[in-house]
Amino acid sequence: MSQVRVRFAPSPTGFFHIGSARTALFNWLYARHTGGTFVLRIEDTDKERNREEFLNLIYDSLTWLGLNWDEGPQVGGAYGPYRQSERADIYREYLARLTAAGRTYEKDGAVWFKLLGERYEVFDDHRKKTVTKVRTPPSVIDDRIRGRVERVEDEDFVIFRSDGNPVFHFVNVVDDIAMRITHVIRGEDHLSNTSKHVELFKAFGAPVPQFAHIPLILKQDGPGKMSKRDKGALVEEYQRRGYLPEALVNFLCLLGWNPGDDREKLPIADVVRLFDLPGVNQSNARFDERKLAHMNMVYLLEQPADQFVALARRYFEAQHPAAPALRADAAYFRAVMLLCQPKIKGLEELPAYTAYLFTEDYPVDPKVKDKVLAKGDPRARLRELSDALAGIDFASDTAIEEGIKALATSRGLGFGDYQAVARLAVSGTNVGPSITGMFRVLGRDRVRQRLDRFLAA
RNA sequence: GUCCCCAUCGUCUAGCCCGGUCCAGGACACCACCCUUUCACGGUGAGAACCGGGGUUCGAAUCCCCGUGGGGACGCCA
Repeated sequence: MSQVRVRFAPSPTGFFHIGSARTALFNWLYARHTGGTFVLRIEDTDKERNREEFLNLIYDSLTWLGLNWDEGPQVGGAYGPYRQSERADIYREYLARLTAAGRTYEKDGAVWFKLLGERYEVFDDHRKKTVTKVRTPPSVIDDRIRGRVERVEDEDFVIFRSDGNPVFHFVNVVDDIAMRITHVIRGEDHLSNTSKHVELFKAFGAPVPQFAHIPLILKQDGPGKMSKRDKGALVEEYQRRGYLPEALVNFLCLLGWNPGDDREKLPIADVVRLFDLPGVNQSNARFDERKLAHMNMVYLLEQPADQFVALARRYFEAQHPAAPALRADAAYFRAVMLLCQPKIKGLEELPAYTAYLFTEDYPVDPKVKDKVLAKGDPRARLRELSDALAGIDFASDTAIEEGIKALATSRGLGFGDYQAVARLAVSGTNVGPSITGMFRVLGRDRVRQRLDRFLAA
């Protein structure tokens, strides 16, 4: 087989969303699986709607996801330029070829592509007007995911607008020819465009690439496919919320594809090895943010310590630059983050989860307070604990645990009888990491100060 | 309206191509219990699906047809 060349061809007219990310991912996977080339091409022929910031967002998002391109903007390549706005000469040249072959005509100032066949008029119910149709044989699409699909393309269509700019169908096909694209992997919403494209390939006398139409991602709730405006649809949202790109990519891989067994969390190298077009599902998939969140937690849990601390710091710096955590001593920051790593489901929980570890001015949850103080004689226990702490070894969690247990036993109580009230006093809440770890990190003096201050209040 | 695609637990899916091993497996979510120092994690368990109808066949989740449902397209957007 000749070298595989695939392309991802986004248009910078809006935020980069999950559906685009998955299309890019599947193209990238196929290129990597086959040892082929992944081309990034920017389809910016609609001058009205293109915005430079969206272009940068495409680069940033792809890079963040780890989907590096072999040819395209920023990296170059033998078939550039890779922005359609810079390829006007090429389009004019291809148009001349079509015109020379008698396959175009002008109408209303636009250039139309002429289908071959007998013409007839018919009233179109949907568009409420009479249109000219052409009797043509069906275009056959040999889709690598869907099998053989036939579709009749029976109307001429515009390839150059009256403003002189080419339209999507034309530039898409011309660039696929010019860039030697062998496999067109794109969303199923393009399946009905494919007959237009096939007719154009044939009119150019160019080989028709293999098509692979991947299923669509449906919005989480309500009907229809996911669009940029839907909840959880934007890639940058997950980036902002501190999701790990590996987790998002892993999750996206599983939307419409699977390794053929029960594995869900799998390294991208394994996916690259196993991925193939016939293995892609044919039915649309609904996006489930909760499963994505779970996948993210799994990845977060197994981050090596150094890595996790670095991720946490970067998250704070990007999203909470004013957080007291960032002003803390680096070793202390590290100790706190590692204490909380096994407890959180996502980095975005970190600021709230660790807040009281970075300030003495933390709020006390009144509901928790009422609940905890209602049991036994909590104040007496805090007093006892504070006193006992003076003589307890703070070197390790187990040492602290032994100390508190010894105290509890001497009073005929359990560890829990001290834990709840101590947690309330030290953190202001009833949620958090292990109390012994919390004590160890805070240190004897700060813990005792907090206990005493709580008692005084 | 026309054309195209699709159809297994609430969700993502395995099984379907090469019919029997499936009273349908896994994961997320949910519920219960266990673990436990709170909250999580984890463990165990429960409930939960082959869209309907016709065929073909000794036998169909698996093959065929028709319905129905879902999705997409029908722009001088991409």
